[in-house]
Amino acid sequence: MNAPLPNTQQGMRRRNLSLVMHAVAGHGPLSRAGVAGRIGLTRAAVSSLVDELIRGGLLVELGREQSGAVGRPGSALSLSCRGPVGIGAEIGVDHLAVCAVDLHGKVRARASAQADHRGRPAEPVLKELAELIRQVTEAARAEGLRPAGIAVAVPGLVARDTQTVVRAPNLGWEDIDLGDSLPYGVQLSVDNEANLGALAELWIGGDPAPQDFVHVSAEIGIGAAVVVEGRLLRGTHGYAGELGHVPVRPEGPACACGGRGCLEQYAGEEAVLRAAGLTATGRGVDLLAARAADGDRTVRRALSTAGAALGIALAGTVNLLDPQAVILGGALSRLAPWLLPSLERELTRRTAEPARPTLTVSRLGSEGPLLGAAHSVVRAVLDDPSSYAA
Amino acid sequence: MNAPLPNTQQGMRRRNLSLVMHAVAGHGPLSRAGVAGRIGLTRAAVSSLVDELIRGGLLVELGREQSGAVGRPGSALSLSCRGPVGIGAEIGVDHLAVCAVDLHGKVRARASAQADHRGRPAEPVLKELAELIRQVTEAARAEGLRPAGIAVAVPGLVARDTQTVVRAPNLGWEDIDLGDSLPYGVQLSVDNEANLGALAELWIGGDPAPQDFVHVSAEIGIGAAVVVEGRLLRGTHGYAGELGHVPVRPEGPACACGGRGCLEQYAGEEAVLRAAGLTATGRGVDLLAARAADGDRTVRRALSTAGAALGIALAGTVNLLDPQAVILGGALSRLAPWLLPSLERELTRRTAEPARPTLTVSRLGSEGPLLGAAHSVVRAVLDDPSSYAA
DNA sequence: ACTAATTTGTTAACGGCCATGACGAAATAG
DNA sequence: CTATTTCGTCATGGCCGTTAACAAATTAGT
Repeated sequence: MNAPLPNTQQGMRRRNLSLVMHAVAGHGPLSRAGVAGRIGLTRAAVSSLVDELIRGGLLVELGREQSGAVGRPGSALSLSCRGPVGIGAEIGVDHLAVCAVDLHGKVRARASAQADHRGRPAEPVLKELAELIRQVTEAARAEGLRPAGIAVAVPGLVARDTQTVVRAPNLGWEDIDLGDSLPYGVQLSVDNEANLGALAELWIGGDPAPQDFVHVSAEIGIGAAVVVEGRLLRGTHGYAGELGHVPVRPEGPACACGGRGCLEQYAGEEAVLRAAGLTATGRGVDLLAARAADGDRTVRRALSTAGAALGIALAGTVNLLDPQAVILGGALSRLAPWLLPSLERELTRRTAEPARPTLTVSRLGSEGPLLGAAHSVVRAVLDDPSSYAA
Repeated sequence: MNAPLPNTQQGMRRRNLSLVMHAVAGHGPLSRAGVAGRIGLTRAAVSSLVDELIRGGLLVELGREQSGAVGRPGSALSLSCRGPVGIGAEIGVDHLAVCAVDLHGKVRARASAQADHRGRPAEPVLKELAELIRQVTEAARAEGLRPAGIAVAVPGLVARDTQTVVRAPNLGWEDIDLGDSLPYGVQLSVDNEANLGALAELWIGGDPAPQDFVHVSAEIGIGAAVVVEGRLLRGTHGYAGELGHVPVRPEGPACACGGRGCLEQYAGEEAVLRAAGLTATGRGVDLLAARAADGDRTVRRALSTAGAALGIALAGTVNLLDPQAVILGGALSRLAPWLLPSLERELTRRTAEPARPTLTVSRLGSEGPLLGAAHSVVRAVLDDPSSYAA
């Protein structure tokens, strides 16, 4: 959660402030005594920490708890709904979206715009995004909220710990530094949309949210984000999660990556459209979902084949990682009804019973990356509250 | 490294003691000032920590450093070679082995015994192991060393954080609690041999040791241990690493697991022996290595086929995890010369260049699990030295 | 050979932070 | 209305890293 703080008393203090924030965030309104019991400190110590957090505008006191239990009731503490907000932004191939999420995880403001960004240069797109961010920031400020940071989800590869988009094939971007074009007074972070979608699943996906899962999405190619012990696995070079190029049939059709029979050759958008005998004008997913819903047999068969291929690739993944859950997110969640039967059949056949994960469809759907971006800022506040005190 | 210590002053102290130990362990003899600079504390604080560790018999002062640099020379600190030792033990299908490793990582005593344990009941085997442990413990004590714990590597599944072997198919054991039969006065831990082999690779495998890698071994089936950011990925149920049942050809031969075309059907010992036209009397690996070294074409072809299948399965793994390295360990390291060419060909073809891991053969070979077991105890000492002070 | 400069390790005063224990406050149980 | 329980606060104390000063031990320069 927050390892790299120095092992000094100040570092300890900061970690403890973070523990209090996480306790209150994760377990509803809580009294000082409740927090103390949960994080293993004394009431006196927690009182001091809470005072500091209240002064910093991060916690608020709601008033007496009425629990009905014997003894003096505690004073309920809650995250401030007037404190910092995380600004999340998403650059999609056909839209822009921005939202503001408060410490409770509630969306407090949002704005979006439709436009086809395929092949458009980055500059005007980023100018438009900056305008949306300005609007949302204004709206948030009008409600007494303080933007604590901006996180941007992009459909492409982002160099680790930078603000640079190395390559976004669907946008046609290469080496674009978003820090140059979005120069705000707050922290700016940039990450891949599939990663942020998976993190959204981790943070706000379910109840209880799984801590070890594989999140499959298909926006650009087929990506799988792997979360282990509540941490996103990014890979040495940041390329982890390339499920699309896992071999399904070693002698299958040649793939652009140089291999043969990669998953993308069976379950990629292009391959599925071809198998369905369709050519997409706009978003292929929309077309496939519409036709499948209409009962088109060829389309349904194509989706079933894709689901089987996904199941084979995921069977390998599950055997290797033994995750708690497999979650279909992003565009796949819309096609889930027709993918799932064959997917589940293959997955079940090829995995041993005790290690079989639950197979679910994301509740967040296409909202995942945007919410994940905003929440990543909120998490940063919870992880180191002293840096974000008023 | 050591997260679960409480965030109190005592917890901070313990973490700092651990930081000092790790600094000295990882970066040779070091002065107090050197340690201070490395871990970010002041010289005064480090002095106090070092005093405590010296009093506890964990560190020793070697005398003046002669670096040639200007200024007063520091006093070189080193891990004690008379302090605690980790006792590692290994239960193999055809042997038992025990060793003692000191804080420097040096093997200070060892003992082993050959015997076929297939289908033999657990009790006599454990009795014999206990005798070997007694011998090694004696020998260590004779050198002024204190056993700090015993770790046992077993060829089977071990329930998380217990001393119970759930299932060891090659031994024919089920639900054996080693704590019942090895009742020593020190901490006893039990883990799977493939896991410990991978951890050995992490701790003493290379220079620098990779922090993100996949370690493939083939003692029981084909297992892959995944290490991410220096931590072993065990999986939700402890079943992670079942590389043997990753699908290679979805319509391939049926596998005992219920799937088809699993890697084991191509690269498992049984499958390779069959393809080579051999029947093993003793250890199949020995036979294969001998024949291949003799130049037997059929055997070499069988190994080449197995290597290709391994390459396909590993290509999926690499695409998913983007590890820094892939390491062939255990029995595979002996067959590496004949597996590698085809393995590397498939792996290279099916992975993108920037994410391509280095492919290496374990230096530790079949010693990995035993050394890993002993080192796991040593690591425990480094991670929380105050618990092991004299 | 002698001085200046540099670095090490120790010491004492200081300050931050959590634990301890006592206390008043606010509820329930009888 | 009293006893009991729990909550939040306060004063005290102890632990621990920091700061700053100092003696010790070496090299660099003249």
